[in-house]
Amino acid sequence: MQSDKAIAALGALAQEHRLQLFRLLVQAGYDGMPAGDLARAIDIPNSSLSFHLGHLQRSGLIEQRRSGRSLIYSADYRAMDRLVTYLMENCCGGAGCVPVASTLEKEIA
Amino acid sequence: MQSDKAIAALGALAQEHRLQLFRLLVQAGYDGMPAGDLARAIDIPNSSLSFHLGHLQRSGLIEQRRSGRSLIYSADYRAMDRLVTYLMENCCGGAGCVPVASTLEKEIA
DNA sequence: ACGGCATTTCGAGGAATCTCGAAATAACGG
DNA sequence: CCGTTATTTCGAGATTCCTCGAAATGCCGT
Repeated sequence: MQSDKAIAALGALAQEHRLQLFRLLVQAGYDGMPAGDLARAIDIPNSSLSFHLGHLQRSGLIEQRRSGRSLIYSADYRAMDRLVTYLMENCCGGAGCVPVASTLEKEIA
Repeated sequence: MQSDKAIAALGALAQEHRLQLFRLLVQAGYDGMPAGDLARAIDIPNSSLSFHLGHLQRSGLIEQRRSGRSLIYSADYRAMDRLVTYLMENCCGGAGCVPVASTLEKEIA
C-alpha cells in the first residue's frame, strides 16, 4: 500500500460519524446494511450520511451495491487489512509496535 | 482505547507531512530526532514543522524531551500499539484483519 | 405512466486545517 | 550580559471539511 492510499483511509476513519459507520458495517459483515438503517442508527440527516458514505467509499474502505430501492453498504475487509498491514510495517518499527531490534536492545541495556 | 482517542490518532496520521514525520521517528527508535533534523529531512519551514509536531504530540503519538538547545522527538510505540489494537478489535471483525502478520514475523526472525 | 419511497447531489454557511513569515522564548558559549 | 542557535508561538490568508435543507435521481407497485 502506498502512503497516499493510507492517508486517504486514515482520513476517512478520523471522523466520529465515519468511524461509527465503518464499525457498524464491520459488525454487519458481508451482508452489509442499507443506507436508511445506517442513518437511523447514528441519527444524522440523510444528506450528511451520504456525504460520509461517499467519503468512505472513495477511500476504498466500503463498497456499495443496490438491492431494490435500497443501497446496501458493506465493509471492505481487505482494504482494512491493507491499512493495518501498512501501519504495522511502516509505523511500528517492523515487528508489532516495538522499535527495531537494535534500538530496543539499547533501551533495555 | 476509546474511539475519541483513536480518532485523534487517526487524524494525526492522516496528513502527508505528519505521516512522514511519524515514520521517520519510528525509524529513529527510542533515541528520536531533533526538530531541526526533521525539518531538513522533509523540507518544510520550521513553523510548519512545529505545528505538525504539536499535533502529533497532542494526539499522544510522539514525545518530546530537551537536550541542550535541541528538542528531541520520539515515537511512542505504545500509543501506536493501542491504535493498531483498537483497529483490529473494532474495525476488523474481531478475528484479526492481518493474516500476513505471521509471515512478517518470519521475515524478521 | 404516476405516485411514493430510498437515497444522492447541489449549494451555501460556518468551522477547522494547513501554511508560512515575523516576533518571541529557551539555552548555550564567551 | 550579549550574540547566536534551535525552536515555538502568533497572526493572517487560503483551502478543505462538515452540516443540512432543498431539489434531483432511481426504483418499485399499481
